[in-house]
Amino acid sequence: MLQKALMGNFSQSMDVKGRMSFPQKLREIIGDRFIVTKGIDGCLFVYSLEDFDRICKKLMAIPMIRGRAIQRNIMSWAIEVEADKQGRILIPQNLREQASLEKEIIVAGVFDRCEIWDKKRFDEINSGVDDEELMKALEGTEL
Amino acid sequence: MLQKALMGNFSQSMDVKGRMSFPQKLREIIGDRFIVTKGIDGCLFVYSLEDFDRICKKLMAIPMIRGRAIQRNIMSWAIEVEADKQGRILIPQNLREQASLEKEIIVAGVFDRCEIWDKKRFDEINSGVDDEELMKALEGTEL
DNA sequence: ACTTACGGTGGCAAAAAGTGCGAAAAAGTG
DNA sequence: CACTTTTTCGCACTTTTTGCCACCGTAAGT
Repeated sequence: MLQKALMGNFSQSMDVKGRMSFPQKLREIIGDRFIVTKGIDGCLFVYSLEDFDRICKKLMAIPMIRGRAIQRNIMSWAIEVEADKQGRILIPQNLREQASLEKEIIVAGVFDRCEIWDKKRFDEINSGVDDEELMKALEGTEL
Repeated sequence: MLQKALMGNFSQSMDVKGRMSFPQKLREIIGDRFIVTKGIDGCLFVYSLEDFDRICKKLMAIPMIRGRAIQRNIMSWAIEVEADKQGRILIPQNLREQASLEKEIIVAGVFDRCEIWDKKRFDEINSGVDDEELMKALEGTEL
């Protein structure tokens, strides 16, 4: 389970069929097959099979009466993908819509997951972080 | 029993006679014959023959004095269907009404079952899940 | 018995979605 | 700058999904 942290951001482009090449640097760590699912803030999350398995186990343990909405929400947006010989993956249309992915894409590494963003959104959301918070985090002051 | 978890959501369309093609990706896992029955939250549930068998056994174990309503409810809405050569299944009218299925349909995989939704409802119910819960689930924080 | 309506079948063929491959372009390295 | 690796683009091909139309069997209506 313990592997190198995923980091960096990489700009890729999506072709007309919805395929994008998944950055080599991230594939080295996360592998060639992984799970893509709906994320938060309008991006897609990418988990290794192992990590997603762990999430599934937790989810399955919740009784349906309480957990069905969240179980449905996570599972019904998840797909397993495998990179082809050229390192590309296909993002199905429904997920593309969820994250408003068009042509210019950013893939970011964030510890144990990757995030797939439409470039414009990524820029917007990043500029929303203010310096003060950043300083506190780097200093180790409590947030 | 242990097979790959069903996941993903697929948008299909229902023809005038009530037939819809059942997504190839899900058929690969659940097979070409399965049970469709009334679900919860206004969708239909789809179980593999094996899983439905297990559910039946549990149901039968409930003494009639306590269980007859629930036994009737589940069994009387269940049908066995088989996909035709083109991967289509027929949803009989009574079940179509139960789930208000019209033209645009979503089929979702949720662990051991599929769910058949009218697209509009699916969108509604999904937008009801809030990010906070989603984050907790993904983070592995207890729910 | 002869129509008609209805729910369900089956099959074809076009459209849409997904896959694979080769090579150009771009980025990274020494 | 030459060389390797990674990413992008375009094309051809396969698979899956959809729309359409003809057909079948049952039940109802006259």
